[in-house]
Amino acid sequence: MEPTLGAPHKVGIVRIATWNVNSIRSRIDRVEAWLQRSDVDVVAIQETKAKDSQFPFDRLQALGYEVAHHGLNHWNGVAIVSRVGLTDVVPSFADAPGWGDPEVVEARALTATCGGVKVTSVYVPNGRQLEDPHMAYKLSWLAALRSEAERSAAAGETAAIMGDWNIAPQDEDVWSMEYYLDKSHVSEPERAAFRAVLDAGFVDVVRPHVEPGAFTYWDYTQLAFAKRRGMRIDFILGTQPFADRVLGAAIDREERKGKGASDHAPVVVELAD
DNA sequence: ATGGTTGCATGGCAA
Repeated sequence: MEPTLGAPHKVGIVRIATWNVNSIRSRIDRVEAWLQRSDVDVVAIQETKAKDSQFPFDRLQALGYEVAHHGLNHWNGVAIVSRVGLTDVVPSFADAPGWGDPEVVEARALTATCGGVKVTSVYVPNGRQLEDPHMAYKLSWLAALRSEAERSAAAGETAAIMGDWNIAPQDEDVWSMEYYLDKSHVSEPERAAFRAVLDAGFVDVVRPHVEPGAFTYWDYTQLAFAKRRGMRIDFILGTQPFADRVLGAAIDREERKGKGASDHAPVVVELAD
């Protein structure tokens, strides 16, 4: 038998992923290594924490990927990496609310078409605390995203909205509901905002393929990863035409291990050709 | 132990 690096691909997307890398510049070696061993066709990346001029396009292009990035400063920043085509790139989305004074629309969403799938990489605002103004911003941002989602689903698009949602939609998506009581990420308004995207015609395509209590994020502090104190807040939501092609999904918690890991693990979905 | 960890404007924030 000849040694192989994964099965040869047919035309179109076979493997698609989302990953909050928590700084592309500090993580580029890890990202490069992960792309090589995970054999993914498309990755939606969040929290690049870089301006376009700082993004290491060449490192990913050298691996055979096209790259689109939307980054305005050292906060937020989203990217899409694809080796099955990358067209119709659109930063942000219609009616996305801004933040600050003067109000600025942050770099939290990016859409492109890759291998026939309309991919949106999202970094949903962190609400911080329930009464913090950031929470109202988060909810209005999600309401605007829902409108986009509804339009996309109604148009019958094969589309996926994937990224760091900063919401744990079910009690099983956090290590302890007691711990998160009265904290952000699990509140009813946040969960309602997440459900509204599902009601608009999107499906959590990963849920059926991972165990209850599977997490995608573990805080850096308090030995949270070792103690398995995490949250599932990174999601791949797809329209029905996308969901119909899903064969399986996994959370790559191996990537959370060791020195230099992001605090989020990649989430990967396998698609039928 | 009011602690602990990362990353960025390397200096207080944000997560």
